[in-house]
Amino acid sequence: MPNSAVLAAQHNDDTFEDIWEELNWRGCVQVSTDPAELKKLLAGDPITFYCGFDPTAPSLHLGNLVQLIVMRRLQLAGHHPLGLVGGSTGLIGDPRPAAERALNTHETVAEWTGHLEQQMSRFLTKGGGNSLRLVNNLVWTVGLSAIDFLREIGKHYRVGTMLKKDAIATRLASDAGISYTEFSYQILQGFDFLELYRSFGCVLQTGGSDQWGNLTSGTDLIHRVEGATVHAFGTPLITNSDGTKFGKSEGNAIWLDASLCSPYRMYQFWLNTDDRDVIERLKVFTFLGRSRIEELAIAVVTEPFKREAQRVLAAEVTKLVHGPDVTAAVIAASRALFGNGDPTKLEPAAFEAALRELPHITATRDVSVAQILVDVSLATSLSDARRAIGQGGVFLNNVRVVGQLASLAEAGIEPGMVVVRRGKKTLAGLFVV
RNA sequence: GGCGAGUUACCCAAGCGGCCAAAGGGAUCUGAUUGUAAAUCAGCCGUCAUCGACUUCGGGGGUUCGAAUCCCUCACUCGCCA
Repeated sequence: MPNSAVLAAQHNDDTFEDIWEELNWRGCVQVSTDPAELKKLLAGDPITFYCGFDPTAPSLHLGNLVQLIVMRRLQLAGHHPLGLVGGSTGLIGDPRPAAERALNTHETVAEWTGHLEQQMSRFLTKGGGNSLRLVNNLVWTVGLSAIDFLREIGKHYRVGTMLKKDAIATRLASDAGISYTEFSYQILQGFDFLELYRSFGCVLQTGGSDQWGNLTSGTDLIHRVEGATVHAFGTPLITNSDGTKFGKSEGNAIWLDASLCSPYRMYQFWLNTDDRDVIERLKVFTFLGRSRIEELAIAVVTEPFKREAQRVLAAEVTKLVHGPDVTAAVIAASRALFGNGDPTKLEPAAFEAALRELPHITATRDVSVAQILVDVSLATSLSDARRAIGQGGVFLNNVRVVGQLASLAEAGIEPGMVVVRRGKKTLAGLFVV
């Protein structure tokens, strides 16, 4: 679902001296090789840069969205983006802090690689002078023998340096240890940068600050092999003020793929952003200009209950990821279904449209309320569902369910449309026949 | 290769023959308050179910009336020494 209209409307804020200043204002730069040089480089003639994504899941998620947006901002500034998918690095896995990754099969990684390529293409423009170009590191590693790899690349790496990288040191200090496979990851990523430098003249790599060791692996390698100075910068890890992890909802990642995370959920996720975080999010995740964001910052202070900043943020990001039409639908659904009024009083067509934005099922009247909660994924098990009902946390058409009812009929539900709610804000649709 | 330590529920972590479905903390979830916010307080927090039953403490095997707890074995991890 290309949303070319959304892409076409994006632009950088020209009140900044240059893109580097804007990126810094937006809080997109945590670490960099050389800020003064990067400023010059990015303000000058177009350069080629790259950012990579490993296929370790079937879809990209909100953490990756930061990178995609940074890429887009650089593209808007006239630079040439290379979108790399880690067809080979995805087979190895970069070291996570806590534990070793389980290896995925070649088939799985290949399938996910395809998904990521498609997703990347939705956030950057193709065609024109600085079109997005997709590259896959499997292309230059698949034919490389272990011996050649060790002779030509490995020789440039000092184990002492490799051990000092945070990602490695953390794992060595943990009780999980680290395999040789994951230990080698940084070399592969360094090799990618070298390869792209040689074939495309790529002189900048961007990524998350947690990738810093891998980013500098490339700049160091190029310096050693080619004698050239190239650059990298890392975006900060996005954190929530309440100490929880950003980008998770009920413990699950927020995926960019609509089949893994519905647009409705995406919208609700952003709508629930903490007051303390919302301005920072607007800066990072939207293309709104500085003056508009400053306006919203004032609104957060003076009229927090209106949640204008959250509404704008949710609408902007949902539009960016899923397009304007879908966004309009989920906003309408949210507006219709929230509040404590009787939803059956709604316009039937509007009510139905709203329910269809939610996870929804069809059921007969003889099914128990607890079973309905499980079927519609509002509860993980019957026990969980009964618990929720027992705690007074389940509502059918905004009427609290009291007691463990054996059937919908017993709950007084007639055939028709029902909004099932768990807690204050988790909704599902139910069509009773 | 040798020696030592370890593997407990989503995560961290106690337990070291029965009182263990398993302390404590965090996360999630629910209620109150509220702005579909935060903070706070309270509750819940293996599964199925009416009391109650069933499965769980790395895998497998054993001892015992009875094991997360003892023994054997396999796998994995960490540390020290070679």
